[in-house]
Amino acid sequence: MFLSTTSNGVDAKGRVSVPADFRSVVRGGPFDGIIVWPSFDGPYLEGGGQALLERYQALIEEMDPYDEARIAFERAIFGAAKPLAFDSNGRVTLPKELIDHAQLDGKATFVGLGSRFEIWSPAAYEAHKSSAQAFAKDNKRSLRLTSKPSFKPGGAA
Amino acid sequence: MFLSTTSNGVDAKGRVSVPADFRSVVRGGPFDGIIVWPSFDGPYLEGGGQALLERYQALIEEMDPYDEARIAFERAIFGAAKPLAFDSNGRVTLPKELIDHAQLDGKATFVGLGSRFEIWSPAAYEAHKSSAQAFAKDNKRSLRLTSKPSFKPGGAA
DNA sequence: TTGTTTCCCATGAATTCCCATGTTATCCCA
DNA sequence: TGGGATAACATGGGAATTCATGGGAAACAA
Repeated sequence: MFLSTTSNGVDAKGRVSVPADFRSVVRGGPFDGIIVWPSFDGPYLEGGGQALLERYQALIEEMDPYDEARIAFERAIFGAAKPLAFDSNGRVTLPKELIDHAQLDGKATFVGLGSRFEIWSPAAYEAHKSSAQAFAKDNKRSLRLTSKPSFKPGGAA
Repeated sequence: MFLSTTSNGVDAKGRVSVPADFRSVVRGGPFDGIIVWPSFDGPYLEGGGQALLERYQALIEEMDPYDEARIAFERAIFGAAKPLAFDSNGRVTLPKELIDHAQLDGKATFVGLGSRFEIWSPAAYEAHKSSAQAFAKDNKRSLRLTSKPSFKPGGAA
């Protein structure tokens, strides 16, 4: 599970250390690295392990073969996704087009979102974080975060 | 189940002993430690075992992958949550941003809330407790209406 | 060649691990 | 029931390891 937020440096070669916690999530999977693509929603990147892409593929294959939305998703995600292998120190090299899309300038903020993560420029993320927090605070009841979760007797919490 | 209230010291390294009762709740789970995040309601922390986060994740995954509300929740919860592993003595190290958020100054009060718990600075908790008790007293009738206890007298857990 | 990319090693800092100690709670037996 | 032994717990400090990061050499492409 990808959790927490970490900022690491991006050097002149485009290299950035993937947070160790994130590495351990994908370790042991079919591909020793991460898969990253530009968000079509804003100036940031989305990423995950290969298992995440396979789940997306399963979702997309439930759509009609020539559904316009399907083709758009295929192009936006699979067409743009880059597999980035870890080097021996746990870094990946971000291609220039990804650095440009996220407007990274020497720093990259990794945001864990459970099954996937995002990569932001620190300044852009700070701006979005406050609005996400405000939204979550105002709407937490809709998630039933405050009501009691359905207990499974004996299950560890 | 997380029960009762305990105060422990926070040392210069940010280490704090998790109450033994709390540790035994998560022991045997998928992650030998706790997951803690800042409350978006006030200067305190919320936490639980990994199973708690997975319940939240299950709720969130019922939403569409690119639903704006979903992404806001993901950022506010998963992005801020820190997995804190136990050391061999049952302590965790609180990152600086969590210590700052809860304004912990050498002491931390763990408050068990059943499926999750909170971490407060002792002074802030004392103040909160009295107002919470007053609120509960004023609203005890509404508690009866919204909560249908699935109590089985004598049942397990 | 020239520029780009990949791999490997070095380094400082931060984090984690391990051992030691005092105190409290629990157990056992008389 | 009382007292002593034993185990569990919270806490402190120091050592060892991991982590992030910088630089450079070797492989590759143009």
